[in-house]
Amino acid sequence: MALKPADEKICAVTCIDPEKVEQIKKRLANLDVMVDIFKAMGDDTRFKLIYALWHGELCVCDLAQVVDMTVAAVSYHLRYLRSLRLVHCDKRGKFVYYRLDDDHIADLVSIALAHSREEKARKRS
Amino acid sequence: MALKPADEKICAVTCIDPEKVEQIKKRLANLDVMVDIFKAMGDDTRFKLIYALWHGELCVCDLAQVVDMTVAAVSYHLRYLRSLRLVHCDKRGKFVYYRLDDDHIADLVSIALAHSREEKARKRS
DNA sequence: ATAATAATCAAGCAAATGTTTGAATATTAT
DNA sequence: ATAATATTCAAACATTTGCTTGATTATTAT
Repeated sequence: MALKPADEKICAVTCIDPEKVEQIKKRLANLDVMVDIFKAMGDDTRFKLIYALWHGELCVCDLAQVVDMTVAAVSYHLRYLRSLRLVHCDKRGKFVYYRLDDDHIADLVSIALAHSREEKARKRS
Repeated sequence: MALKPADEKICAVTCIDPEKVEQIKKRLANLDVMVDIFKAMGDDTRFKLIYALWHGELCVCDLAQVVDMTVAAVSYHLRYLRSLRLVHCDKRGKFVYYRLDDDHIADLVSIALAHSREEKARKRS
């Protein structure tokens, strides 16, 4: 579909390095999985849950206590994290126990923790 | 402030391992910096920007081309990322060039990339 | 069986957040 | 100076998203 002159003008945004831009645009596909992970970890409640599970396995009611929130709210977030395979659960009797599903997740927490500590040190000085 | 019997009943949520919960709750302070990083990286547009800058320095108009978005929208997100020190900019002439500000950010991208590739491989099998 | 408890689910509400739009600032070119 | 370009900014709008509430399922205990 050919563009009218007027549209061409509007779309003709300036671009310093068109080749570089094209090259990077090609690499910009399938980032969804990565974005989803960060989105999942970028919520206060969910990160608390992940950080808690980073220390070891916990059941839903204990997690609710840890984050000071309704069991329903926690369950909502755990389902979210489960759907992305960030956490894994197994039921034993009445209780459902959760833990981190992947070493990469633990690694992300570790790096973020290192960054956080350096930021704090920087602010102090 | 003392609780009425009725409230006490409501608040008396079950808890499997109260000691463990208390122990973890103590470690749950000052997670803000970490959450902010993940929140920043957990948006489609912002992650694209970060991923683009992961490959090297770029100016605003080129970034806008890369993510197929208004310069204004890109500028909005760059300010966001700047405020958290995820990116750093310097102005040369008319142009403002951006790049990642911290090695930790590049590391987070690397790990997420590794995770993403493994997930894809898993789905194929 | 009946009651009690753990967890999930679905609908609705409230708050947070990303994008658009148009204007403002700053630098370069004529 | 004046015009053109790169970037930022602020207000308004639309969407997304997290939490509450009440009901449902599943397991254990009596």
